[in-house]
Amino acid sequence: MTMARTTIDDVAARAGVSIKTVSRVLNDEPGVRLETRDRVRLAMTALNYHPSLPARSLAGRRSNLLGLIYDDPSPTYVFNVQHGAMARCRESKHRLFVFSCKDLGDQVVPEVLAMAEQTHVDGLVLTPPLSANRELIAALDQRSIPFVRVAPDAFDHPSPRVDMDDSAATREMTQHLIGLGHRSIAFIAGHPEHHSSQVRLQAFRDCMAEYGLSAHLVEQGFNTVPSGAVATRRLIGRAEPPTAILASNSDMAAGVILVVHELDLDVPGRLSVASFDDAGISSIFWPPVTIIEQSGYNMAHAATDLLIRMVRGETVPGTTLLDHRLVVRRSTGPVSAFERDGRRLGAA
Amino acid sequence: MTMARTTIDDVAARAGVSIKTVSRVLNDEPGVRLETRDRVRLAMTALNYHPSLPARSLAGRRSNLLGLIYDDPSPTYVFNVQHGAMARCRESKHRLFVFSCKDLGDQVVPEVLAMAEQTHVDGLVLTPPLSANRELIAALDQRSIPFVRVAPDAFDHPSPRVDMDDSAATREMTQHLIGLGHRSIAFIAGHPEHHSSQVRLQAFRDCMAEYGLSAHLVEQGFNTVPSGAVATRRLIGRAEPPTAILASNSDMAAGVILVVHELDLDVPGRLSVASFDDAGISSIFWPPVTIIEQSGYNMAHAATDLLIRMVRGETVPGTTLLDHRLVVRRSTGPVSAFERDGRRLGAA
DNA sequence: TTGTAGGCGTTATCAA
DNA sequence: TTGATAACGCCTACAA
Repeated sequence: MTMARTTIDDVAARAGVSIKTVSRVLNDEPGVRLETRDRVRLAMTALNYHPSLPARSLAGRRSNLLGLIYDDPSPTYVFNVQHGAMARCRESKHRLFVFSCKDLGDQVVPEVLAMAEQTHVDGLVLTPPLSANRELIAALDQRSIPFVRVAPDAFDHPSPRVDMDDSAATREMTQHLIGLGHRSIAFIAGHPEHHSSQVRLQAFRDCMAEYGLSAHLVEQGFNTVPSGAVATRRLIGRAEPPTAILASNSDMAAGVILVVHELDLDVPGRLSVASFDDAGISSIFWPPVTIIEQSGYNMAHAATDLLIRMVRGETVPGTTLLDHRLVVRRSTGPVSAFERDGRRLGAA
Repeated sequence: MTMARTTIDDVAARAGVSIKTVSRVLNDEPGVRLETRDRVRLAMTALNYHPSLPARSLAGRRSNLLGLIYDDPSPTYVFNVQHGAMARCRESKHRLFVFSCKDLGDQVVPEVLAMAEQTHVDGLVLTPPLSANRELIAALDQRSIPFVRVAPDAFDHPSPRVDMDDSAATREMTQHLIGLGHRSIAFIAGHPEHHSSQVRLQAFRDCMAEYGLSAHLVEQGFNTVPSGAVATRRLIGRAEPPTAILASNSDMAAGVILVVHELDLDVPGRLSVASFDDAGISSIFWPPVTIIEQSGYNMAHAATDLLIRMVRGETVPGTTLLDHRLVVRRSTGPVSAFERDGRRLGAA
């Protein structure tokens, strides 16, 4: 009843060669006469042949299957990352196995290992926060499963990582705000256990200091919407509230925006709002928020590229820093005359 | 150098049985003495054995691999659906291969077929709009690849589908608005080529008629944020603008909210806003929007469950209707005295 | 430049 | 209730 699958034998028969030759063509191996190669290719398309991934995995040293694992709560981030990785896979006939660690709790490590062993993936792309999961990384090391880390909290490890220049980006954004005349700039710091949080915070402080400004308006957040909202309420409630708030990630920025609406604050008239857009989510905020855009898509694409090259045995750079981009939107504007004259939001 | 994979032979040796017996235990086949079964299980855990998916795919009639394909632009929807399907897979040791058709253009059908053949998936879960792709469905039929459709635009096909009762849901929401005193209710219709759009529109009209109300305030949208915004501007610009707007999907609702902020409209004082939350996205709107919640997670879970049962050879229902839920939030409220007295938004 | 034989780790078939 | 052996579709090693 079921149609028999088109196999390498069918192709070989039609092309009048042995299966080994077909295999060579399939894997772009040298040592096949051009004419033969063409004939085989023709037979493949004519028969609509698609080599069996399982068969290749089983027989070969490589499976051409890569794994992408994530445990991020942000749909947009996951979406972007997934597509970046998929796009790179498509470029070289690789396949991507997407694996979510959501709600896996302390089973993350065994589950990932089980997945990797069962599926025979050639390697893994780890996205944050998994890219900074020491336990997981140790386990992968132990089984010598190749992997590339995306935006990991920096801890030394020989595996390649793809990241953005958090320090330069923070500096750029801070300068943007200072350039608009802001002097009283607040920073909502990211989750204290994330390394990038610390890098951003430090860069913010350094930049402010460089311009002779005080960086005392810092609130601790936890990369969540509520924590951003809480921090904002605290900041607004101060005797001398800020004229600008820079949130260390986009979920916290969502929290800022929430409070902005709650208190009906004029943005950017009285308060400028800026953030990093880790999640690619900021486009749906109102007003549109000025961001440092870091493309999850690009990062994942780059990481997947590295992984593929690693698996091929190439040597790849330990750190790949991707460009970021300051996207100015309507949430940031010049500090108002009202503010400049020394009066404050809280006094309004 | 590379550690040899733990195989069925290792387990068999350790348990003192043949590999066939291990295989039987693995597949929950009958005809193994309880004591033997336990011994094998013990050996499996002791050796941390994970059967090779490729090997099983190659040898067996089934791969225990299911495919989820999507081409939806909404990250949240994809995220939810993905997790629903993954969760169901986890329940029965299945694996999910996620495949995006984004940007594939007219290559969708060949790419999906290639994927299915290469990966040896046992079947596919089709999410909208692919669940209504006639070409694709015909191709899958032809290769007799089992599939389940999620929320397809209704067209007759023997394959199982999982859906919600759009008609009842629309009715419920319309009644909610009418109950709040609204008489002038606008409807932003969804993409004309989506069947559910038509069902919702029809249900809206029927419900309005039933209460003796006119359903002339209908704008055509296209399930996108901009189209929702455009439609809203048109509605607000009318001589007699509505006191409530019901958007046929959540992206268009985002467009409504955008315009609400743009024009600084009082919600729900002057305008109530409601929508369907196909994308599970409405929680981040401000103000929070009253929605009909249809869970992509549940739909995918149910669809995957059906698929698994199909593959097992069980007979499954042709249509599975899932519950929906009216979630009332602050974007809808009683029509104001101002409005009730016959004056209108546009005259304000 | 091309082909032959063996094996990857599992399930299917048939036998004991 | 259990086991031996042949596939599954491909790649690796080696040979021609």
